[in-house]
Amino acid sequence: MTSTKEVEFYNRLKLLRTERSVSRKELAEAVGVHPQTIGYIERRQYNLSLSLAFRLASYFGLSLDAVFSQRPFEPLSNETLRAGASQKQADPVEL
Amino acid sequence: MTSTKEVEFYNRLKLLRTERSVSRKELAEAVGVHPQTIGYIERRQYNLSLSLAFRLASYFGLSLDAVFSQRPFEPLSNETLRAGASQKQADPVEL
DNA sequence: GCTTTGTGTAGGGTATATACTACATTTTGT
DNA sequence: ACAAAATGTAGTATATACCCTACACAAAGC
Repeated sequence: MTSTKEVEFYNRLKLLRTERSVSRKELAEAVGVHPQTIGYIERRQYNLSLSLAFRLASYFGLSLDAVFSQRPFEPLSNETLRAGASQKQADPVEL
Repeated sequence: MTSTKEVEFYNRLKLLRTERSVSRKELAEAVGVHPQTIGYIERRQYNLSLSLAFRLASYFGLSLDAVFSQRPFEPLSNETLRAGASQKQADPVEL
């Protein structure tokens, strides 16, 4: 069974960082990885571990699904400013 | 920066499989991994990749957060049968 | 009883997530 | 314009996700 059925996915890391003015270095330290690792994730969309995904989402106080998605994200403004947009806040878990 | 700040998390795989009467072998084939890998995930809660997490969630037609969580899951009955429980169905993405 | 199917455990192999260093380039602040 | 900070790229190294085989045990069906 050598079928490598990988799946592409997208993330909002860069957007979230920009929005909150947090550098890769800061984010990396907060979640306990190397700054380059954040860069890789943002640029190459590489296949990070679920544990790291959780730490990243938690850092921003968001659910996994709010940060990672199999389909490209719409601009945030589209979603947040739309009437009745569902709030997807996760319980803030301390790292 | 050798800090390995791993995070524990839980999943509903075994429950979901049991509920839908799907064996590890079936699930494994559907998401393109070795059956043992499913076993490892269910038992040892080991740190699978986000890509695999997506494939597993998609298989069950659920969001990531419906299948994986940093805090232990309540029994499903508690949540589904509660009044006004928010539906967390994800868009079914074909694998 | 036997056989099948699901599961748990163990050991060895390969690919890749992540670490780390170093340097070039871009952006930001003064 | 200069300095500092933030990025991108490249290369090597290590840990571990995941593969695969094999065997033991339990439950279910014949």
